Amino acid sequence: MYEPAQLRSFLAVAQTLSFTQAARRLGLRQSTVSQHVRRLEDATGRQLFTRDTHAVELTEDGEAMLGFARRILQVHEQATAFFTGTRVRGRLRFGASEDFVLTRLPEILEAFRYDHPEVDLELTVELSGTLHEQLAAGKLDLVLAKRRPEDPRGALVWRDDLVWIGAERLRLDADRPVPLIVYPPPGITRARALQALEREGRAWRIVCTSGSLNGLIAAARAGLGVMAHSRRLIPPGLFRLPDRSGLPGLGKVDFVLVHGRRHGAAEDAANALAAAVLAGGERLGRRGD
Amino acid sequence: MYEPAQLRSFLAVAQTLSFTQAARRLGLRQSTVSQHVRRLEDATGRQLFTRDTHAVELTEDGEAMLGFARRILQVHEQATAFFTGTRVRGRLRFGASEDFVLTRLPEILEAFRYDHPEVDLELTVELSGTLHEQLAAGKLDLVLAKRRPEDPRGALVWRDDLVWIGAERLRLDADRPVPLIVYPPPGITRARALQALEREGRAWRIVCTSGSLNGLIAAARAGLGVMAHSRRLIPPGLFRLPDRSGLPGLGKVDFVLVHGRRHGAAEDAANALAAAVLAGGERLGRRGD
DNA sequence: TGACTGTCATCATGTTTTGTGATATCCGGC
DNA sequence: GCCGGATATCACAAAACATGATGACAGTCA
Repeated sequence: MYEPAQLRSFLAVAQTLSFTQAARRLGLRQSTVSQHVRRLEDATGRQLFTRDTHAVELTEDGEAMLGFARRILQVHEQATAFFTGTRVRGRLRFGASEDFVLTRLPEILEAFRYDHPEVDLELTVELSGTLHEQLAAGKLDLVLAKRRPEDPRGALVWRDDLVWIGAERLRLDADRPVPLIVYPPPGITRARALQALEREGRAWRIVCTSGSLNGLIAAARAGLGVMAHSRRLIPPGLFRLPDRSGLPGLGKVDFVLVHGRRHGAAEDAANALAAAVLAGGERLGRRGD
Repeated sequence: MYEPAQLRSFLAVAQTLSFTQAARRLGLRQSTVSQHVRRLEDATGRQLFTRDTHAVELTEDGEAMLGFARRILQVHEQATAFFTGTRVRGRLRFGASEDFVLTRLPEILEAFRYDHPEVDLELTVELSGTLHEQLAAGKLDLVLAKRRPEDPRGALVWRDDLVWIGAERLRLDADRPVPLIVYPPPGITRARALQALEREGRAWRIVCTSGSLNGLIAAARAGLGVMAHSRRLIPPGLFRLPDRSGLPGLGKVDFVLVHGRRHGAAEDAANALAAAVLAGGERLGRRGD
């Protein structure tokens, strides 16, 4: 018997990889979330997360549960949409960063279109920084993007380690500037990478910039250099650089969902989509294999 | 927030059209089931059943909820199967009456095969009476069929009114014997129909017998006569006879799930399939339109 | 018509479950 | 070795739950 509240907590933890953050997002306390997960673990008889106080990771059973939880909560979403019957309509200008678009977002959007056929959805794919700017300028209603360091707003959807990745046989020479593959400004990952290098006084040069993730990936696959990327979103054909490569740590990235200034029709639609994203969750691509 | 316990109760009521029977099947009390349904109705803000103490019927919203509930509980089933990981295997001889086979059973069986690929499922489709006999003879492990009046065993899966149906333009002459379309013995519906007519001293003659439901349907569509059938299972092209046609009432039919003598491997498989049938529920065909 | 039976809704109640806050425990980094 | 940030545990108060008793109501049978 899997209580939906427990599944919600579980899903949020799986997404944020943090009991504390999950609790914050759900409006619960950390101890509650902890209990929810434990209940599920008791009910299944399996451990769902490995967690040694400083790192939370899904187990294989956890991955399976993720699928079940998502399916159940998705139906809950649909049922709610159906019964509240808020005939959501209007135009919704939604901005998403490319990292997400590549993976689970299509599914979520498809389900959303099915549940709310009367919403005209306009999707903008851009750099996270650009999306935030457009949101501020009132050109978007809802944005799913990396969190800007200085901007605490938004519901945490996904937290991940930012790591260095590159082609399999890539070797770095410690004496030479680090060859970087980055988004153009105002890329948030770009800024993080440069900051990290400069803090260590490490020299760098940019070997590729592209506004398109596929452009960056192509460059990285070709072995032109390294790029900073979410650990759980590593595209096929690229690999995390070993720690001994001597590059500085990059910390974490948060993907957040931010609402624009509310205005009438778009607000309901934005709420509905936000709920779908938060509930439907994101598988977000396979592990870097 | 739809609690699974409430959904289970709701589903059981939708299947049995009875709060009392649902409670019995679930091992709960009637008042509990009543509360469960009311909670759901509160949560959705819609009435899910029309019920005037002597008739329970799904509303349109109830039909919708039925879909949601089934999907959620189905995933629960799958999750349970996955985590208990009881690697169910072995041979399972399952008998089902044709009424069901035509409708939702394929879906349930498909899901079952997916969840328990190592079970060799042998399906027997026969008259309910024959299935009961074969079960008693140890030739079947699990049977889904109409309940025999004298046999109280089995979990109630589906309760329905038995009604007279026939072709659209069928007219009956009150002076002449009722033209009957029936299964051969030991058909349970057959017995019920004959009993009802004889109790009223009404003359009848058999115009068609067939061991196959499709045979009966064909005869009925051709306007050869009337047949007794579950009200909610009326096949397309056939219609319930109006009360003023003067035929006697037929009462209710119960479809039950009965286990055979338990023996080893088949027992786990039978339990799993029984759970799937009870949880996955049956849509059981559209209304007779 | 009037008692009867079977059904569902309601209510008070005792019990269980839930969410919480405080606290213990653990790990990594400084 | 200590501190900061993270999860687990525990006791408790509040909420939710299942229950049995009771009431209302509709058909049934006499």
